[in-house]
Amino acid sequence: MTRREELAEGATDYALEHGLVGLSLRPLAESLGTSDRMLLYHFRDKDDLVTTILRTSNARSMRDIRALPPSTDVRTAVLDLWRTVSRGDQQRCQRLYVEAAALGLFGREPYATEVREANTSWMAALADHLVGAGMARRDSRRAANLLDATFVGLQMDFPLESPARQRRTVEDLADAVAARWGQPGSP
Amino acid sequence: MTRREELAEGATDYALEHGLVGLSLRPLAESLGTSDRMLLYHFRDKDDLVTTILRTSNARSMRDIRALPPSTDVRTAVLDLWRTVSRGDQQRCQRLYVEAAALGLFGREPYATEVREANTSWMAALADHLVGAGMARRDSRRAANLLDATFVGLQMDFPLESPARQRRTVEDLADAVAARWGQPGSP
DNA sequence: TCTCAGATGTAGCGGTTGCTACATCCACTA
DNA sequence: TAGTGGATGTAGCAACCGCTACATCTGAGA
Repeated sequence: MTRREELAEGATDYALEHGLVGLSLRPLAESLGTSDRMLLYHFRDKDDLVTTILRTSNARSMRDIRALPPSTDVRTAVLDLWRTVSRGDQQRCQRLYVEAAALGLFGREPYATEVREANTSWMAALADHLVGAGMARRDSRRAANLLDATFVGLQMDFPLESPARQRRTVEDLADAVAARWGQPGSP
Repeated sequence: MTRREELAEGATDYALEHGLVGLSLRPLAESLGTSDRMLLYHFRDKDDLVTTILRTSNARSMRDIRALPPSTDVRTAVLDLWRTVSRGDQQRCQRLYVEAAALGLFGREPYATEVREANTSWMAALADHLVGAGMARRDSRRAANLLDATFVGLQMDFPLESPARQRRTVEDLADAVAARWGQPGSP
């Protein structure tokens, strides 16, 4: 592993821990046992570093979701997906995503296309898991969109709300999705 | 209207336009025809100003959602709510909310309680509208939670995606909600 | 008309930011 | 052994940040 890759991994850990908004080169470098000078030696500029962090974090996230074993039915699949997505690591990755959006990065290159691709493969992973649980292929795309949106919203809204309400909302979502797309061939 | 209130309104406009993340006193003051010196005269410090901006923006948002005329049925209610929520003003207000979350404000006072209260009354407004469209009171709370989460997620995810996919997702949500909680007394 | 408190302008402080110029060190090759 | 190119340390620049000390102005009440 090259020095640049080492630094990228460490910087990603740091960003997942401390967030992306106030990210500053000097404290980050110190935590990595190097200097801001060296960060800007291995990465063209801060933008290059942040892009790399986002890419690294997203790669980890995809690995996690793909590692999820198949679910027995659609309702269970939704609950399993949520359990995976709301785990600590994934949650922090999601937070990075939100912060990047808040920073307005997604409107500018090279973030825009990067994120678009990441989102596409993420949606495909969700859809694949639903198909593995018995959902029709053609339904799984739409269901994945709904699931993803709701998951994102849940993680935004409820960090300080009651976990019980959060759980109930997820169950309602699972029921609704299962009712609508549970058996292949349903309307 | 006191000078402080005038500045609060102007600052809220500015924040809705330019975002909250890079918000800096000097450019803001210049845009308002005053100086950073005066902003910090009328507001204790930047935190005080940002809190006021958030409160002002939220008040406007509540006014809009409460002004929505009743919908004929639950499915239509979801679509109507989405149309309101995804309008430009509301969308910008939502963006402020996201940025505040990304800045980590919601974990600290006085933002935390402020936001909790805002969220409660927001959820009540959504639920009231659903009840007005024929949903049972006891269902409306849960439905409002699901709706709110999905709306938030949709606005996060799809600013750069195809509007068609966004519309389809909202319709799927409306169908699912109507199927599950459409008629009073359903399971 | 004098006074005094609130409003405003000027100037700047101490700190942090991303980034860079420059010198140095080290390992390897001719 | 001389040299060469990549890696690293030192120091600092110019810009910006929130915030403040201090002087000034203005307008209402005594």
